[in-house]
Amino acid sequence: MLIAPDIVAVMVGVAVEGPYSYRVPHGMDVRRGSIVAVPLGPRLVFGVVWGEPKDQVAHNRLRDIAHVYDVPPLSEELLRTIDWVARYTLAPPGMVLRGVLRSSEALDPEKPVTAYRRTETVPDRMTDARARVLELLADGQAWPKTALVGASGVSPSVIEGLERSGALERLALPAPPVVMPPDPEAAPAALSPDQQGALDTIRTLSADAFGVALLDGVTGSGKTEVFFETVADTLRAGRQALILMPEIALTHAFLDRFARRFGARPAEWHSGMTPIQRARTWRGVIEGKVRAVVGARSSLFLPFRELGLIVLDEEHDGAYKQAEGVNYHARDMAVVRARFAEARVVLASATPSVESRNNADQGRYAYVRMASRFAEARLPDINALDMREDPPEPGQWIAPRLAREVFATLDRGEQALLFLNRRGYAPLTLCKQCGHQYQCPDCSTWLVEHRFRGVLMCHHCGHEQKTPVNCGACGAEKSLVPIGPGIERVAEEAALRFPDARRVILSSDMGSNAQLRERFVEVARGDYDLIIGTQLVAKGHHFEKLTLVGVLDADLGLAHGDPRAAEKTFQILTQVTGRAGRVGRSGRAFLQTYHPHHPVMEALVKADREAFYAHEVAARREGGLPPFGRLAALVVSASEHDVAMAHAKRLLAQAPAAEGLRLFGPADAPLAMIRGRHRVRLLAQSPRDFDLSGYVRFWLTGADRPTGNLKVQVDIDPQSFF
DNA sequence: AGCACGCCGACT
DNA sequence: GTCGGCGTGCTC
Repeated sequence: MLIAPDIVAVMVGVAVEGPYSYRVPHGMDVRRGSIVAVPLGPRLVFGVVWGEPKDQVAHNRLRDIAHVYDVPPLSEELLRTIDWVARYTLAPPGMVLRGVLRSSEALDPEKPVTAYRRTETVPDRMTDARARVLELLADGQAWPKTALVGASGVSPSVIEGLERSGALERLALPAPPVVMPPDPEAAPAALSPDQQGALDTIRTLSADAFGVALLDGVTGSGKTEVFFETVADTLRAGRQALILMPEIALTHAFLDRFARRFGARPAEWHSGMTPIQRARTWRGVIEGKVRAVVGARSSLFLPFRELGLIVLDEEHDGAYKQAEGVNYHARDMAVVRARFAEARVVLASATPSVESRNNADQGRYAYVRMASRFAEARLPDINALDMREDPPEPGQWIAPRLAREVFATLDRGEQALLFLNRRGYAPLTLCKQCGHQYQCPDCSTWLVEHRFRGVLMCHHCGHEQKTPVNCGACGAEKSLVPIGPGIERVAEEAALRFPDARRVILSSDMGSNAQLRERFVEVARGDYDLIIGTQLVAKGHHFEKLTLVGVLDADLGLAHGDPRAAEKTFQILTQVTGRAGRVGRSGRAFLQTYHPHHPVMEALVKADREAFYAHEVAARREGGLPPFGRLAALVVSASEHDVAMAHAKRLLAQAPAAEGLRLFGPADAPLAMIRGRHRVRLLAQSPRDFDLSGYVRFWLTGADRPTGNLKVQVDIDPQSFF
């Protein structure tokens, strides 16, 4: 007689090598993908049935699955994605699984909503409060308790009193859906010929097969309408759609836009959600009730059951790379998941990554280039200001030429933006008596002065101390001087030089998200003349009156030996200079730089993006850097520098030889110490067609295991070299 | 990841 | 004398 296997492999949400075997008790029904609770050591952990056990486990060690959760099993496509991501990033599969099953509340059935309805019974006693409640319920409809309390203004005890008297009956209503289903026909946009052409190209990708399109268009070219129509196609085909955005770009304005197009808000997924919202959304997604999600990076691991489309807006954005725990890049993993799900991917950006551009150029991705919709909106006129020829006064940061441009702009009644991608007042505090530099006690970084808050703080570990009055090293009085500018210092200079302008600082540490949102609304309304901002202002906000952008330190970001430094600088400068002159008004931008002939600056000044790509592609090809080669970083850390270095050297000596593989290091990581741990880095570089993850796994399996407080972290495809 | 077990320092 | 620090090993 054929019986169901009574032993199955279960992937537990724990950092172990692979699935463990568990017995399936009689009468329990599980299959691949079922979400279960299993005993592990002294506790109960969640897990997912992975399939048939691969190895034999002694019967006396086997334990029973404790419980099967009443949710649909994870899709085959997601299980394969988890396996793939684990293999690729060298993370334990259980840790990748944790990214899928993040809220345990989601696994328990949702609590019904308590509601009340009028009965025939008349209450023995009548009060004003009781009368108000009964009046609301006069139509015989059932009201959820919270709604009833809110509408009547009575306390819950009044309602409970009515229930006891028999005038109201209590009902349990099923919880309402998280969001109403989006309607693909609600309000289709009238597309311009350019947009229609873009949509047509995307539609050449079969809707029920894997395919990637790169949607390359400047801000204002109408990319959003195009991918909304692709979302509509997906919904019509009965599949679920995911729109990924960098957390910072996930704004109310975007969600409202979605709601206008589809007649309902999308489900959201980001760090600001409460555990209950999270659980409800997760459940809605796995049950197939939620048809469209707009979310940050981690929403890639939501348990869709019929995923048909992944859109990545701002696909070039560095925020898509997860740097802690499982090191994955959401763009690359989105393509992987879409391949397993036989879904489409739309990558959208005004400044595509070199990786995606190359994939498009090679014909691996469909490529759509969109120009501006607004004939009159021209690209800003960008100029480089050579800081060697026209430097600011000592102690100032705004070059004379830029200051004149700001005056002229303000005189015309237009808005100007001064951009510096550095928070705080000054990046370094120095004692001019003894030369002491304020450093983080736990990191090899300078403490950044935040004058607004009166502290010196480390931007890497969060350490902070009150800004001292006297030097902490020699005790000299009033000897501390700030060195270099941060955004607060630029604001101070602007206050002195443009006292009549209505000024505003936009920086992530100048207030809560709600306050910042309010500031953005005020700027858009024209309440301010001069905006002084960090990175924050570069991201997709429309300021109609803004016609001048001054970048105070265009070279910031080019300095360190990061393989993507040029690309990232080009992207941020393109974005921020693109803020100038959106509709009708021609804008101007000035880049303060010490390297006016750097390829990044020249490409921006000549508005020749293709020249930049060509230069960057050539340089990457030459250096065997991504996407023409692969990189993996091994960061060895320990509380003693020598211990970390010695282990890194040992690892290097134990690295197997391989054709085409090159190893670099060990060298101190650019941030040689973070949170009290010294960090030494090894770098492996290989050709594109080399299994670098497999190589590193093999290497570490055969090498000395780290002992004591030594730690080895692997980062496949490192984005930055910190 | 957790959790227990086990071996060395300071102190209710 | 113990309490507790973390380093090590194990979990079907």
